[in-house]
Amino acid sequence: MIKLSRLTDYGVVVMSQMAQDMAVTRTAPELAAASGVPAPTVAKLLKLLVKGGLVESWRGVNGGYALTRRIDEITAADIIEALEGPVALTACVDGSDADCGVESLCPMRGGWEKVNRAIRAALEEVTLAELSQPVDFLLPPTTADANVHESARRD
Amino acid sequence: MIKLSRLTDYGVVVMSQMAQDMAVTRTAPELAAASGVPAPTVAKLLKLLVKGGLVESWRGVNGGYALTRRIDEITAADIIEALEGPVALTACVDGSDADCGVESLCPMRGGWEKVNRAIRAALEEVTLAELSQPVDFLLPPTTADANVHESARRD
DNA sequence: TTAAAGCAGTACTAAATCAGTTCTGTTTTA
DNA sequence: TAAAACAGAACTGATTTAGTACTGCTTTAA
Repeated sequence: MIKLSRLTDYGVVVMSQMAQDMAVTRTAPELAAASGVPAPTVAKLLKLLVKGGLVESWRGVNGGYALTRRIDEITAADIIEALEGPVALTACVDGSDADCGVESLCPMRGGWEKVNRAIRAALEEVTLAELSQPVDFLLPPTTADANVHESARRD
Repeated sequence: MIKLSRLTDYGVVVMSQMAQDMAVTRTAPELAAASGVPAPTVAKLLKLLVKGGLVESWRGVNGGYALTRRIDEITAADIIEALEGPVALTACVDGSDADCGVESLCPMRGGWEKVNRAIRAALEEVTLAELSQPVDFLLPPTTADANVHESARRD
């Protein structure tokens, strides 16, 4: 089982929200309310997306966030890379001292490398536009999705 | 960053050992010594591989383990599936009660599904033979790899 | 028939990771 | 100058996973 962090999942939800009107900047609490993701988490998320170049930010009174590119120009690989680091099967496990710059110590890195390339290619072919498509019409009458996180807001 | 568990990494190492002579059954401690992976971990690993159908086991005095297929007939997808469960980007996060059989509750599952298929295809194209190839000639004189785990053996 | 070798299965513990939170600082506008 | 909003770092609690230990079952051989 290959695991995708929850942050990445939320990232797609929040960015989909932003995509609805690219010209408008939205504040972090605003996006949190609209997406149902806990506000502090959205803030954290947006900072990572800014650092990754997928989102622009403006400070000050009328500040906020906006996408830097159209949603069909943002790939799954971009998002994962921004939120979780480089796209790769990280089995370089040591954690001791060397962070595996020494490939010669890793017995089968060469083999997994082929897998990595294939996965990266797969991720680069899926755009945010495709990821965020089937949102509304699948939701049942219960607004469970939007309410689950509501209890965790501050203020 | 997509994460591959350490167990899977070890799995490739141990299976590569077994591949050296398919006709011979090897015991768990034997494979542990040969691969440098901690013995209890090898035992755990082999049980999972048996359950996954990649390895056969025989009990009793001359018991042991052996591969059920040739290494060029075992794919990365097979190994990952046996050791970590179904190959998929699991972002189905709830953990509450339903284990996400209810797809309609998951806003963007449809989108990730395309990514999943692409990744699975990529994993099915890489065989154990390829994964286990560059083992020996890369290792430096220091036997760090084989010794790291030696201190953790029992008896 | 009995003892030993070896696998099967389960349960437990410790460590690493990650989500979520909080706080302090900086920038911008009114 | 005050308020709105982002920037960044640090902390905490929960989850996951690696690693270990133990008990039981199966097979062979004496």
